[in-house]
Amino acid sequence: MDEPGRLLQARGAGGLPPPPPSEPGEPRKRDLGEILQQIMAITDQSLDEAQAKKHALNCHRMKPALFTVLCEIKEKTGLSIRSSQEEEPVDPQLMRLDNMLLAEGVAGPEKGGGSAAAAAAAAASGGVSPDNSIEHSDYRNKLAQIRQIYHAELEKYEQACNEFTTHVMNLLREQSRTRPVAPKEIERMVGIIHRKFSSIQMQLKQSTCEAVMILRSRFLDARRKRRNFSKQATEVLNEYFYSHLSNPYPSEEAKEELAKKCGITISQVSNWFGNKRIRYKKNIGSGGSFNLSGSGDVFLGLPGLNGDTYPPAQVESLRHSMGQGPYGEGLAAGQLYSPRDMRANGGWQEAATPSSAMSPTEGPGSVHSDTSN
DNA sequence: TCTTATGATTAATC
DNA sequence: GATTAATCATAAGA
Repeated sequence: MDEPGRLLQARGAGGLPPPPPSEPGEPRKRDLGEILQQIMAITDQSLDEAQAKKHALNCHRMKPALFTVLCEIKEKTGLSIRSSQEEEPVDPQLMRLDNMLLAEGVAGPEKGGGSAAAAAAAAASGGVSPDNSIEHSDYRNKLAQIRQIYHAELEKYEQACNEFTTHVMNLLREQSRTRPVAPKEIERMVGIIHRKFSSIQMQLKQSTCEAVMILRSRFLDARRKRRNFSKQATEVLNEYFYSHLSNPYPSEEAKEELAKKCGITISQVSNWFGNKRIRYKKNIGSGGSFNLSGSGDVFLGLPGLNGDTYPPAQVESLRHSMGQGPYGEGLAAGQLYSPRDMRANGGWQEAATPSSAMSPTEGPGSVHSDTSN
């Protein structure tokens, strides 16, 4: 081990005699062997000694050739295997996160993302509340905050990644003076660093997605709060209900039409009719709130045109609307709803229901669609 | 604060 | 899948 070292030292650090003309064969092999020995020996020496040898080695005429050979060997062995493993497909999880962030308007260009998402959320929940613009702006603001934090963090990560990459590259370049470092190795190192940072980025994306989901669910929960329909919407629904009292089951088309008119969803229309039917029936059944305050009404107990008895509720509605409004006519001409029948069989269809009737308590334009339980 | 009205949800039924 | 009936949760009014 010492011998080659001494040989090199004998030639002098920096003061090497002109190298013998490079010949193929034995002398060259010996030369390479010597250099290798010296490199190995450096680890066993003190820093000062090593430093001196390093310099000597750096100036050795064979160094570039040796490094090239060593780089080639390195590439052919470990690196080639590793590099083939490194070509991983794009992580589907990362893709999902990216897509979600894009869809939510957190990543990508700012396109009023918050409002778009808020609008989508509103559409999904189906509610048209009077203060939804406030909720939208609230959602927008929160989303903008998330977006801001996300981008700031992302920028920080990218900056740190770049700094670290540059640092490592410089280090490797520096090291390449004393050990064989192939460009591919540097590339691989950069790749490793980028992967490490992208895994951190993935965490950032994940937590951003979570934040958006929480915000979204909160927003939707808030929207799920009961909001009374607008006066006009209730009017439209009541109008339909009382004008189809004999069969208050709107078809899909009718529901669609009503939903459009009222600015609510079809399922809200269904809900409304479900509630309306049951509550109307209940109240008719109990008679309670529909009872006329003034007894001895001329209509009370009168047989209907179809032979049914006018219920107090119907009488009340008659009082309100006979001869006026869109349904007065129908009421006057048509049959009247019989609560007795409904009580008897509990079903709407089976009950002798009129084709047209008024609200028991109020006109079709009434804001209050039904009465309390 | 209490009561009532009303939109939504849920389980059962058809 | 639509509807009923019961119930919940909350807005609105007294």
